[in-house]
Amino acid sequence: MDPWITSQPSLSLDLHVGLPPMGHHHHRYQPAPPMVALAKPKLLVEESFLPPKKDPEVAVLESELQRVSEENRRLGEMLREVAAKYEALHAQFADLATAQANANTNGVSNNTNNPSSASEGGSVSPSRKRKSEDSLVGGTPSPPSHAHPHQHHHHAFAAADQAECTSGEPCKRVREECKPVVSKSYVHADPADLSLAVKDGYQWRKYGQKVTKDNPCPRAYFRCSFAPGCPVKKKVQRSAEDKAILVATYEGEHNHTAPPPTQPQQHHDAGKNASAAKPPQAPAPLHHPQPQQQQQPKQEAALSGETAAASELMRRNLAEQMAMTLTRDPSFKAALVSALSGRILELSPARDVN
DNA sequence: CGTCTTTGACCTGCGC
DNA sequence: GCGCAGGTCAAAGACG
Repeated sequence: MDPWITSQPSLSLDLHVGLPPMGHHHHRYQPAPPMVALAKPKLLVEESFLPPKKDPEVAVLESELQRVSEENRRLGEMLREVAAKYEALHAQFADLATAQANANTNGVSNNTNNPSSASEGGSVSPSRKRKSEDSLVGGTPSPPSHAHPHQHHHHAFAAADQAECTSGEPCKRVREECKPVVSKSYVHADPADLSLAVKDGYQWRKYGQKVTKDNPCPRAYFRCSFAPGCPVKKKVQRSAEDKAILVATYEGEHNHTAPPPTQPQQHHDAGKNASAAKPPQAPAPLHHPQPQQQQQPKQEAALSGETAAASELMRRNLAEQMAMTLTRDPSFKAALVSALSGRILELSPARDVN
C-alpha cells in the first residue's frame, strides 16, 4: 500500500473490528440479525456511571465518540503499518523487476533456445523415465519473469542466479541453482470449500494430490493446460494456520500469452471442479506472463510503464482483497452496523426523542 | 468419446 | 543402504 491508501478519506472508518467489548456491553457481536444492534445502544448505556448534572445522553455520546476516536486512531496506525509493509514489498518488487531487466539484457540467449519448455509436457513420455526428464528440466535455466498470478500476497523467488546450467555439470549445486522461478500467492478461500481451486485465469490440470508432513490438508499439484507444452506447475495447499487461506506455489514460466481478462475474480468456487476444469474467468495476472521471445527486446523501455501498470493493478487487487476479507468477517459486519448506527444516532435531529 | 479428477503406486532426493 | 517425504505417473472412473 502506498500513500494513496492512507490518503483515502473513505478508509478512515469509525469501526471497531474484532475488539473486545470496551466497557459497555452493547457492542458485543450478535450473530442474530445485525440490525438488532441498532436499537440497543441508547438503552444500555444509560446504566453506566455518569457525572451528575450532565445529560446522560450527551455523556454517553461523548464517551462513545471518544472510544470511536480511539479506535479510529488505532485502525489508522494499523493501516500505516500495513502501508509500510506494502511499501517494503513494493520496493522489493521493483528491485526484482530491475534485476529481471538486467538479466534479460545480459542473458537473452538463454531463453529463446530452450528446448525443454516446448518439449517437456508437450508430449508426455509413455514410460516412466523421469530420470532423464528431470535432468532436462532441472538443467534448463528458467527465464526470469513473473509467471504467476496476482492475489493477496505474493512473493516471487527467482532462481539463485541465472547462470547457465551447462549439461556438463551434473552436480547438485547446478541443479539447485537452475530451479525454475518459484512464486507464492495467498488466496482467501472458503474453508468449507474442499476444492483447492485458485482461479488465476489460467487453465490447470490436476495431476496429483498428496498429504504432506507439516500440514494435514492435502496439497494438490496442477499443470498449466492453457497451452500445450506450458511447463508451469502450481501447488495448492491450505495454510496450516488458517484454513481459509490457500497457498498457491507457482513454478516455471508460461510459454504462452496471458488469458484474456474477463469478469472480476470470485474467490469462492461453488463447483466441485478444480481450477483446471473451467475456461479462464479471472482477470489477467498481476505480472503478465508474456512469452519470453516477445518480452525481451522492449522490456527495459517498457519497464517503467509496466511497473506503473502493475502497481495500479496491485492497488486494485489489494483493495478488492481488503474489501472481500472485511465483508466476510462477521465481526466486521457487526462493527460496521454499530458504527453506522452510532453515526446515525449522532446525526439524527430527533435523537433525544424516546 | 474425449477430457478431467482421483488415487495408489512409483520415483527421487535427502538425511541418518 | 534404509527410511522418509515430496513429487509424479497412469489406470480407472466420472462427467458432459
